[in-house]
Amino acid sequence: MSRSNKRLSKTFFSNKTTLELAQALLGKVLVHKSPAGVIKGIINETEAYSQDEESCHAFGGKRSKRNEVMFWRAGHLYVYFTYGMHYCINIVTGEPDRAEAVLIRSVLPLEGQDIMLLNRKGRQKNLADGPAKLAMAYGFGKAHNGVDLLDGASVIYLEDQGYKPEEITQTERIGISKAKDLPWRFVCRKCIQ
DNA sequence: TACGCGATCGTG
DNA sequence: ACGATCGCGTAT
Repeated sequence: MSRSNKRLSKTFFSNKTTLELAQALLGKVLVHKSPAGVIKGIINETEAYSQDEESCHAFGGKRSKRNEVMFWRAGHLYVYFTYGMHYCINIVTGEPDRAEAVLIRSVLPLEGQDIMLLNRKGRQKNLADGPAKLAMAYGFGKAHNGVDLLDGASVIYLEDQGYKPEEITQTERIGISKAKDLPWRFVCRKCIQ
């Protein structure tokens, strides 16, 4: 292949704050080599979360069975279940024992749209433009909680295909009731290669 | 053991 | 604007 599809490794996460990573992840490709086939999408919406603010599942550094993975080394996948029916995914971004993560809210489908379509139960549009839609499209569930994206053998990982976000907008986070004021959401409409 | 509520989505 | 739907955290 003419493009170099670089699998992101530990160095991508080193020396970057969670806020910087939330922006740096825009344009990166989220890959799942699922049983049904390979699924790829370009990340185009993220939100940062930190144990220092109230909206975080691990506010105050409180560990629980649910949020345990948030305290792991950067590069792990934190999958949580919410509203009694939805899964959402985060990429852990903090130092070990510090809960920080980036919620992946949306991707632009790039490969495996046919599988996404099946996973989304035949919905034709808006395949992955929301955190729970994305998780469903990729076939993510509780089984994927704690997966290490930096493990070379992992079926879930990040790739740099050279896509650059065009016009990043920064806004307040969505769907939360606490710490609403923090502008920790990052969106880009397009990514250019 | 009991209760209230969500980092959402799809329909109306 | 609202209902679906249930695991988790917190309180009894």
